[in-house]
Amino acid sequence: MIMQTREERHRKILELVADQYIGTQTDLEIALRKEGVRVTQATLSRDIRELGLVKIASGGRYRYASQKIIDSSTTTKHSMHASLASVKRFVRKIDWSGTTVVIITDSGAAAHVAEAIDVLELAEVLGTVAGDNTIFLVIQRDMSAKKVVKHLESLLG
Amino acid sequence: MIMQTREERHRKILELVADQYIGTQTDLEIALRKEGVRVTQATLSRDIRELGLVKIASGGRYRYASQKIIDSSTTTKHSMHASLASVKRFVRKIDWSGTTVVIITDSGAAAHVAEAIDVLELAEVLGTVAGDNTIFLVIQRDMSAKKVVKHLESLLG
DNA sequence: CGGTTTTGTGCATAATTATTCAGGGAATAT
DNA sequence: ATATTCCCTGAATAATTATGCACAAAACCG
Repeated sequence: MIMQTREERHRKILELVADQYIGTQTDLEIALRKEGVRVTQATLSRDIRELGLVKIASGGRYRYASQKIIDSSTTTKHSMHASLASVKRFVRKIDWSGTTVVIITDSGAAAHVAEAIDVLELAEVLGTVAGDNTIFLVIQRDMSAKKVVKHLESLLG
Repeated sequence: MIMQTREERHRKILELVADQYIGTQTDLEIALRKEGVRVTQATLSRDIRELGLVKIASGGRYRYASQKIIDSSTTTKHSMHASLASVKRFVRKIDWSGTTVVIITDSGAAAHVAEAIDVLELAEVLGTVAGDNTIFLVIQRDMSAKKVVKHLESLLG
């Protein structure tokens, strides 16, 4: 089975929905085909779920978009999230200030990455909020945000 | 035409999706019926579009959620607010770190709880961000987040 | 007032999306 | 190598959502 790698496809999907008006999964299928990626609607339905994209009314029409905000707390129990290793490719930068860790990701990928971090259930992390390409982790007050950064960096390889 | 006003229905829809796990429009139809509101799926499809709700993967399943983030910085434009007492049951945990207060709520309830807090117009609070189950309150830099936590806790009983 | 427009809704159905099932390929174990 | 397992995918289809149409109620207007 010839696969352009699923990773690459996911990246392209995030780019495409950020860039152009993708109203249906078939639209996305066509847009991807122009990029040299050929998959069926069924696969895109799965991709969209995994990337956490949403279809939303925009100007009277519908379009796919990356969630503006998703959040997660360390109390979240839901299973079936992407692993950190699998989202590593989206992470551009990690830094911290005070008790907040800031993670910069590729555009549109923050929600996805945040979920992967959330699943780690790091004890030092009080909560997480992700926007489009930025994630905030708030760290427990007597803990070292720097240490959390180190830890995340090691997990990311 | 029997209706308790469209507006009231919209309000109930927001409550329901924040409160419980609504996976399909038919789920919503049923939930509304229990509240004494009877409409068809077609109408709910229209309502959902107008309210800007989105269907998103959450824990391997789908659910409807509000896409809007409540980014209140006392810019409260919503008219109907729940009182703190009435949202108390959604609050799971309150903690703080640095100048940020983190509130964890039941899944989907963060926006509602945030609104209730917002209405208080606490002077120390610079702004609020709410996702699905996490709220961040950013406190003025020389103020005590701890004190705000205490205050909230006392208000919550 | 009577006529016109606007709005909101259900019904039926089209359009879209999610999932089941089967199979292929890669990785791992025997 | 062969078998086993796991992951990914397409095809077909089930499930869900969006919408064209018709109509009734409300709002607007002369």
